[in-house]
Amino acid sequence: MLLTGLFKHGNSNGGLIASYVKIGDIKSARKLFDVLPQRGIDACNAMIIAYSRKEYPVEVLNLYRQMILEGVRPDSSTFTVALKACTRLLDLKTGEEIWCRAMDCGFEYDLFVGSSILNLYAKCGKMDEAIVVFDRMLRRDLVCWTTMISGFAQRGMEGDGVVMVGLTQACANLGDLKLGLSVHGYLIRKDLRMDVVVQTSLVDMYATNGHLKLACHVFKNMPYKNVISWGALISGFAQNGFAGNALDLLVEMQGCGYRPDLVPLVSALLACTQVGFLKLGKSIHGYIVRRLDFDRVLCTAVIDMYSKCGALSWARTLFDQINSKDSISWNAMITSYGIHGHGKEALSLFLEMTKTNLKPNHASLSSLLSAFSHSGLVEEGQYWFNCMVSEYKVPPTEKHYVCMVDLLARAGQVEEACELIDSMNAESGLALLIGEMAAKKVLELNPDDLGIYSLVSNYYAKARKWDDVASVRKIMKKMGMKKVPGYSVVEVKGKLHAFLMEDKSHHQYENMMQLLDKLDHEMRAIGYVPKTEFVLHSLDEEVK
DNA sequence: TTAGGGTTAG
Repeated sequence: MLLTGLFKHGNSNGGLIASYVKIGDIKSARKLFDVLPQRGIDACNAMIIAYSRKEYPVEVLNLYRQMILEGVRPDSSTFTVALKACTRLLDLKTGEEIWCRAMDCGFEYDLFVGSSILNLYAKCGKMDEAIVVFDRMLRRDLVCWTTMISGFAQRGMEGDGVVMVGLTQACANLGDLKLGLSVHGYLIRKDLRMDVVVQTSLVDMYATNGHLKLACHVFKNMPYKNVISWGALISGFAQNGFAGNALDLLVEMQGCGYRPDLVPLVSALLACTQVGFLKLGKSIHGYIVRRLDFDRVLCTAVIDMYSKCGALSWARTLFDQINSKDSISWNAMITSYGIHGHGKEALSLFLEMTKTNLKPNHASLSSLLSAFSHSGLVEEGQYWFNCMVSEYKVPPTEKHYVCMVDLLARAGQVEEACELIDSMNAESGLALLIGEMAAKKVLELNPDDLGIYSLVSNYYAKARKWDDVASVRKIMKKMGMKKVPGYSVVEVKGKLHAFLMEDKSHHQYENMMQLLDKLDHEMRAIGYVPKTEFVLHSLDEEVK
C-alpha cells in the first residue's frame, strides 16, 4: 500500500502522508510528519486535513499553531480547515485570530475562507459580524447565502432589503419553494420595504422554478413595474416551455407602453425556437436590428432561433458577422450544423474554434459528438471521444457517454455500445446509465407515471447524485400540480396551429382528415406498407 | 445599490 503511495505521488511528502491517511493510518501519517526534515505546506495541509476529516478539531488547531510557529505560510485550505475546527468547537476567539491572519495573508476575498468565517459567526449567533463580512465579499456563492439563511433562521433576526434580495436569489438557485415562500412570508410579516427590486426578485424566484402562477400573482400586485420586472416574468414563461404565454406577455408589455429591451426579446426568441415560429423570430430579429445594439448574446439567441427553425444558412451568415465570438456563440453554431446532420461542417467549425484563443468546453464536445451521431460518423466520434481529455482537458461526462452510446447504437454497433457502458467507472456507470435509459424508455411510453420518476430519482440517490435527485423531484412536483399534455405545432403563413392528442377543435379539422386519408390511399397505391410493429400493442390496427 | 438574457444528449 505504502509503495503504491510512493509510486503515485513521487517524492512529495504531502502525497506520502496522504497515502497513509487514505488507508486510515493517521498515527503513521503523524509519525512520518514529525520526522520530516522539512515540513512544507503540502505536508502540513495533508496532515491537518486528515485531522479535520477524522473530526479532531483540537489537533487541527494545535497543528495550525505549530505551522505558524515554524513559519509555514498557510494557504486557503489551511485557513478553511482551521476555521471549520473553530466552528466545531464554537471557539470564536481563535476563529477571529485565524480570520485576521487570513486577511493579512491576502485571503480576505477567498470564497472558501470567507464562507468558513461566515459559518463560524452564524453558528455562534453573531449575525451582525457575519453581515459585515458578507457585505464586503466580492463573490457570493450558494454556500455563503445558505449559511446566511440558516444563521438568520436560527436567530430569528431581521435582514435589510439587500439581504432579502440575496436570500430570494439563493432560494431561486436552490429551487426550494418552501424556503422561498417562507422568505416571502417573512417579508410580508415584518412589513419590510417591498420595492420594485425585491418584488422583481420574487417574481424571478417563482418563475425560474416553474411556479408561474405565483410569479404572476406577485407581478400583478406590483404597484410599480419596470422593464426588468416584465423581463423576469417573460423569461420565466419562456424557460419553462410556455412559449405562447411568453409571446403574449411581450405584446401585453408593449401595449402597456414599455419598450422591450434585450431580455424580453431574447426570451421571445427562445419561445419562437421552442415552437418553430420562424416568421415571428425573423420579425423580432428585424426589431432588434432597428432599435437596439445587436450584442453578442442577442446574436447568439437569433442564431439559435434560425437554426432550430430550419434556417441554417441565415444562422451561419449571422455567426460570421459577430466580431468577438465567445465559446457560447461557437457552440451554438456547432450545434446548428449537428442538428441539421452536417457532421463534417460541425467538425471543421470546431477545429476553427480551437485555432482561436477559446478552448472547447464540455458543451462544445457534446455538440460535436452529437453532430457525429446525427451524421453517422462513427470513427470520427470515437476518435474525438478518445482524445477529449488529452487534447482539451474535458473529462467525459454522462452526456458524452450517452452521445457515444447513441452513436454506436444508431450505427448498429450494439456490442461496442455495451462495452463502452461497461468501461465507465462504477459510480456513474452501468447500473445508473442502463437504469436511466430504461426508465426513460418507459417514460416515453407512459410519461404521466409519477412512479417512474421516483424510480429514476432512486437511481440517482444510489449513485449519490443529489443534484439530479433534486431536479427529478422538481419535475415530479411540477407534474403533480399540472400535467401538460403533449402537442405539436405547425406554422402556416405566420400563424401557429397547435394540435393536442385527440384534439378535434381546429376549424379545418375535417378538411385535414380528408387530406390525410387521400394521402394515405395514394401512398398505399404506390406500394407503401406502414410499419406498425414498434407501436404499442394495445392500439388497434387502424390507430397504428 | 440589491432584480431579468444566449450554447450542451436522447
